Amino acid sequence: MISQKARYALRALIALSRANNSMMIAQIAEEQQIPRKFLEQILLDLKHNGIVASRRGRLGGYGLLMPPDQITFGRVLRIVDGPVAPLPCLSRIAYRRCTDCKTEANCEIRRVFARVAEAVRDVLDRTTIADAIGNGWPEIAGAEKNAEKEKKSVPLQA
Amino acid sequence: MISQKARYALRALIALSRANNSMMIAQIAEEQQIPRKFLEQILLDLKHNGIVASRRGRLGGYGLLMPPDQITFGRVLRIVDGPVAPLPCLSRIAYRRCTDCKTEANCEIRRVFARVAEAVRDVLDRTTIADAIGNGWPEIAGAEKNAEKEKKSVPLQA
DNA sequence: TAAAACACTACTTATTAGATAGAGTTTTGG
DNA sequence: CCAAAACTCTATCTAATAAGTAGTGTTTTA
Repeated sequence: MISQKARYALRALIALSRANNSMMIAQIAEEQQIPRKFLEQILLDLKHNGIVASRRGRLGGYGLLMPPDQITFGRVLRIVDGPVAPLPCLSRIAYRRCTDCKTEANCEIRRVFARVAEAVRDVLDRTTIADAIGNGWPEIAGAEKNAEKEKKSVPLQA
Repeated sequence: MISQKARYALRALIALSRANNSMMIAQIAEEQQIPRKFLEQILLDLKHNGIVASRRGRLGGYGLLMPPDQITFGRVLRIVDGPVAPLPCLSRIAYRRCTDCKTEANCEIRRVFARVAEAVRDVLDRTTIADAIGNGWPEIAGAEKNAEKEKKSVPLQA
């Protein structure tokens, strides 16, 4: 099971992608029904990991640091939940040998779960936020809408 | 990540399959380096779920209730760890609606993880203990060895 | 009939999930 | 220039879960 936190993170990123503009924490929190202070931490974490950028002060807010079709589910999950692998000894970002199994190469359990891990990565590392919402970025059809919003948009800071 | 408990369960079942005979808890615990009292609980749980059978008293022990090629990883994991699905709303054994998402049918996150769930089940529900150890049961080649052991073997109780 | 083995239930302890709280730092409208 | 608005950071809290321990009860058989 993925954590609630990871789901919040994904929902926030989807919201930001749809908005096609920066949004304030409070705005995302209300729209997505996410506890505001919890969302703050999540966004901060995503910022520290180069997914989003922010701006402080009165016209502050968060925005994507890259187009939605470059943000994979796998990357977000690894930031928020840690390893995606079903066993520590199969993790790429946090490999840890299993203390008990003698020789990793012929561990029956590892062999089976290696196939699970591969299947999971096959989906998570190939599916982006853009795939999830069903379009790329920037929205080509929304050119006029974008132009209108650009007046109000302010540069964000990584 | 799957739990340590699930790994112990799988290892115990692999040991029982290899032994091709009933084993005492203490025997499995020592061989597999599993805390004995913890293993007791696990085996009891597997017994309550029809995977293994036991016999009490002096010549007691545990044995498989079905051939290893009929015990899938998925079944064991669901008994020991609960749902295999990445989201409650994708679980077959413990479905729970996500409180927050309005309409399940067009939840972007659910759509993506449905593909993950399918991929995971594809491996876990098709892979058996026999697959993991690389042979079926009973061992056709071990006919004489089996006959020898049959003298000592005692019927187990489901 | 007592020792050996499983059966059951309750407890413990450490970690994690899911928040909440609050003080600090930037930014900007007036 | 300053106060309100918004992000930043760190600490704390509570409930649940993971992983294991403990102890008493029940069954079997040498």
